[in-house]
Amino acid sequence: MSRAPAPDPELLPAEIEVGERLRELGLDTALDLDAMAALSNVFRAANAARSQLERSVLTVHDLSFTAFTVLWVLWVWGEHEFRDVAANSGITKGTLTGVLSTLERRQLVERRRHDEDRRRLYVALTRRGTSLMSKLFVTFNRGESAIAAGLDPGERHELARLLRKLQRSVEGVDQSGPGNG
Amino acid sequence: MSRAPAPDPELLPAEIEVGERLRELGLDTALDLDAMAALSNVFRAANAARSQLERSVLTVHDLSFTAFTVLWVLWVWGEHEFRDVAANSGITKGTLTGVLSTLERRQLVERRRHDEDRRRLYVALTRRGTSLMSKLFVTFNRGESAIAAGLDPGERHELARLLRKLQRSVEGVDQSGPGNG
DNA sequence: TATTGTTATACTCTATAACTATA
DNA sequence: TATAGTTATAGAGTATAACAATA
Repeated sequence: MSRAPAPDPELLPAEIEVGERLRELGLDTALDLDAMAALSNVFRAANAARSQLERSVLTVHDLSFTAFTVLWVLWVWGEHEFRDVAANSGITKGTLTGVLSTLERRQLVERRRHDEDRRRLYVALTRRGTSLMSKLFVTFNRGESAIAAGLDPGERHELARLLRKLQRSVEGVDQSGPGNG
Repeated sequence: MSRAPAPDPELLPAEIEVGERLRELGLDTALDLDAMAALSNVFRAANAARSQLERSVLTVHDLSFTAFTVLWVLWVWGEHEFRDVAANSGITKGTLTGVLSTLERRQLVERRRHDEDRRRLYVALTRRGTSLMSKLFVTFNRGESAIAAGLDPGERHELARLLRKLQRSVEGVDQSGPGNG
């Protein structure tokens, strides 16, 4: 007789319940459970970490995660073209226009027209924005450090490596699937 | 003489540039770079995967990622209390009210009052919602499978394991940091 | 008094596409 | 014609708080 195997003690409670339910539905063999486990944990971990950083670091400065990302990009890369800032921040140009308006009102960033091609725009931190980020960058990283504290250095490297591999894999999906295999 | 070390070829282009910039700023020793690498890749991977799944699977059904998550929860766990659905979906009760209204209008879910405690609410898939999810669950998993295709089974397990560990670590942050260490 | 879900307010972020001003 | 950024539109998610119904 085949009994249900004891669930992996590493699994989160929600995952154990999902596994039992899918077995009841007879779907546990029809699905790619490894992919489901990997992806669902990517989403859960990202939500948890993001919420934690918003609460512990960003809310006191009245910054959204996206607004902070834009400031982060400008601080690390320095003055950059509008389109590059949007791309590096992972947002569309329409969203960036709105975010910049908010940040410019608070005098944290400034826009500057390209001298030769007057369609183009440069974006940079103001002195005030630079000053804020000099402190906030470190504070934010301390938050990241606290979150990652449960993983030893080797595990952090491995986690980052696997996530990079996943990102490279996502890039190739449009060509090869799903539904085309 | 100390030269800058050659960047890890595994790193994404953006990470290499960040590393160079932080070295210029003299911050590469003041920061927890391993934590930064791990967390920034969690966020990037989650965004990439989520966007890909929205485009390839959810948009055609006119479902947001959050709405799909709610349907997913109801399909896996069956009829549940409002508050549990919100918690399992990772959204606030205010948001769930709105999502349910949309899904109820499309006759995919239904609300039912608790018999004894009439403040409470049960939420369940309709027959139509169940029918939709029977197909969509598999389609969505095929999308996950395509995304995870770049990782072998061992890597997927290890990725999921490390992300669970990260989530458990996040839960303990409020007590132990940041800024308290 | 406390709790459950709803409603109201106000804001951020999103995608899409029309628009302007340049080139 | 094509490109860069802005604006318009509509929708989804957020926090916060007031609210009605119920306990």
